[in-house]
Amino acid sequence: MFESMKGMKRTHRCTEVLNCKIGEKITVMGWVQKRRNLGAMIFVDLRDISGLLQILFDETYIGKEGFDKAYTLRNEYVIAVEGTIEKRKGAVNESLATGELELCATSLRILAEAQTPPFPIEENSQTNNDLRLKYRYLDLRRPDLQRNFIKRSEVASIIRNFLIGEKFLEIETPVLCKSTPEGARDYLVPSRVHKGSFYALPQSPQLFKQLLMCAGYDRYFQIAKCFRDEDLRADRQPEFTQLDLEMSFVDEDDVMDVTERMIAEIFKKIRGVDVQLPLQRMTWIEAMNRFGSDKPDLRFGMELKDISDIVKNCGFSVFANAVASGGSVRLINAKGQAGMPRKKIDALGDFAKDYGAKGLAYLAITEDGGYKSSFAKFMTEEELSRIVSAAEGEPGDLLLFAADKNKIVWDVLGALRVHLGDLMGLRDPETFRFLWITEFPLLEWSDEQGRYTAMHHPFTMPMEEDIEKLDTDPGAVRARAYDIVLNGTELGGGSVRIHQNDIQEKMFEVLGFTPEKAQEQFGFLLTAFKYGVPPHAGLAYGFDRLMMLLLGQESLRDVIAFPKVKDASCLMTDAPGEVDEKQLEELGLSLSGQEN
RNA sequence: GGCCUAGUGGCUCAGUUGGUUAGAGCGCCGCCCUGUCACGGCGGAGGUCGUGGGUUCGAGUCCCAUCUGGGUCGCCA
Repeated sequence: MFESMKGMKRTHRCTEVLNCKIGEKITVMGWVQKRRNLGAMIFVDLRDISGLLQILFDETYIGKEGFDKAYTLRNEYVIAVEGTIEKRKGAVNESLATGELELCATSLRILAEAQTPPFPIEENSQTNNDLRLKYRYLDLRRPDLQRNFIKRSEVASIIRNFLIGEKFLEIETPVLCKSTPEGARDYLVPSRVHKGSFYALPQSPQLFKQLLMCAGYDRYFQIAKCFRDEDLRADRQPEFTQLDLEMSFVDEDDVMDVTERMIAEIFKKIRGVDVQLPLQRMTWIEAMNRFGSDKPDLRFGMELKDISDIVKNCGFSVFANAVASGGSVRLINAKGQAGMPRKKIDALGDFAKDYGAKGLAYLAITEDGGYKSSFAKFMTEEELSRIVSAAEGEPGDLLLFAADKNKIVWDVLGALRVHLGDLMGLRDPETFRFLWITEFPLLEWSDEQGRYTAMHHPFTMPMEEDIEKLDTDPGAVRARAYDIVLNGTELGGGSVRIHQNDIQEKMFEVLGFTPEKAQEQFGFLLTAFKYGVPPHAGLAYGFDRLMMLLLGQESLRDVIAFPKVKDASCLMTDAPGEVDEKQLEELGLSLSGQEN
């Protein structure tokens, strides 16, 4: 049965009745959340995006025909109800915003019947991910998800108002772009007109926003869809949204200043959190040395200590050799964890191996001040006491050591530190600790490619005092790049861009581009820069990640309306799918059969 | 591509060293019920134990393969 809503007009959302006078005649429309049939009375909880309102169906007021219709209502039926707002005659429902009121129905229309949903439409769903994603439109009816998307829209609105107030312009850039080999894998789109040629979906609007600077639009922003054909994580989707911005005639301080004020406003308005400005800054090398990570979680200590000097000549060859071959030995102190059972320490060792460690040495300081350790027998008393003192170790502490190349030591202890932070309950979800990481290395050696690659991207300005090292020691050149980090997650990153052609050409040279190759890939940018380009700098925030952290969610799926699953497919639409021969023919494509 | 983990009525789960007819709560269907809101009472339907092999007198349980989620390493300028 489908009744027309003709002649009826919704006057209120469910929770808007709080503004109504008792006895006021109104009309609401929504979904049946729950019906409670008491025989001669039927209660229905009606749900819309605003919340719940109890409807009373009583034959005295709605008549026999209407009451019989109410009798047939089932969960998720879509109904329109006209009636009068009344104070409840029974008990007040404290857990409902509208708990003191109810709508006494005088008229009911069933706008749509509904099958029983395959899982309960309720908060804190316990239902499996795959089922919820297959029926995402039902999952999205749940109030907790609806709140997330209401907040997401609010944040987008705050961002737009803030940036427009700062004289930014919102400008859209293309989705059909040119593929560039640097960086992540591109999603490719075949061209029908140019058979054998492909567009690429943008990994970010990077080049276009730089060209907008060149064109004189001196403050740009965009809430932009970006695409990267890489494997997924809880905090990584192949299709995601960036808040992208770029500014002319500025340096890094200007970019950090304007965006951190924006972040502070968002956290104040959405969470009521006062973010202290300016945000803390830390150089990359300090972050690595103290936290083993370029995105440190500052909500807890457990900092890394370098004990290379103490152990470089010790009798434990693992430590001595690591130092001798140019690496280091560092430790973290897990306070009060000396009693950790051997099995758990072994599990930490396995965890460390995932990050490239060959093993994980440990030293537990027992309550009587003795040591329980995997390596103490190879060390002198003096070496041990210097290590403990470097670690600020006290009875009851557990020291964990990594010895290897610096990169591995950092990775292992950095990951272990966060892991222990979780196990020890040190990562308080109500605390927000921001910081900027600055002075990143410009380049990173890639064993796989046998050349340097850009750590950020090839348009990042080197620090002036390091430019001469581009020829002599490229790995030591620092970049005018900056990341903003919140509670151990990278929220965004940006840089001052190269706007001088000679530096840009040098950069391409270091990256192993021939002048011809650079011209072919980025010629339009290099040419544009010959026509008068202002100094410029910018930044991009991961908008989805920002929402995830802001709302305390554990997965991007909770803040993206129609997310992809692990293999980048969509369980609801079954995308990606095969296409028919005719489509392929038009594109000049043929499939070479199944590969393995 | 590697590793870890989960899959049992519609949903969430239990299921012992392999042993009768695989259970529970919720939901669903029917009847009853005038103040419920986790409504209540009575009755009922509903399961190829993800799939395919194998071991066994006998498999939800053991073995192999595979599919589908989730997490993670690699990867992500």
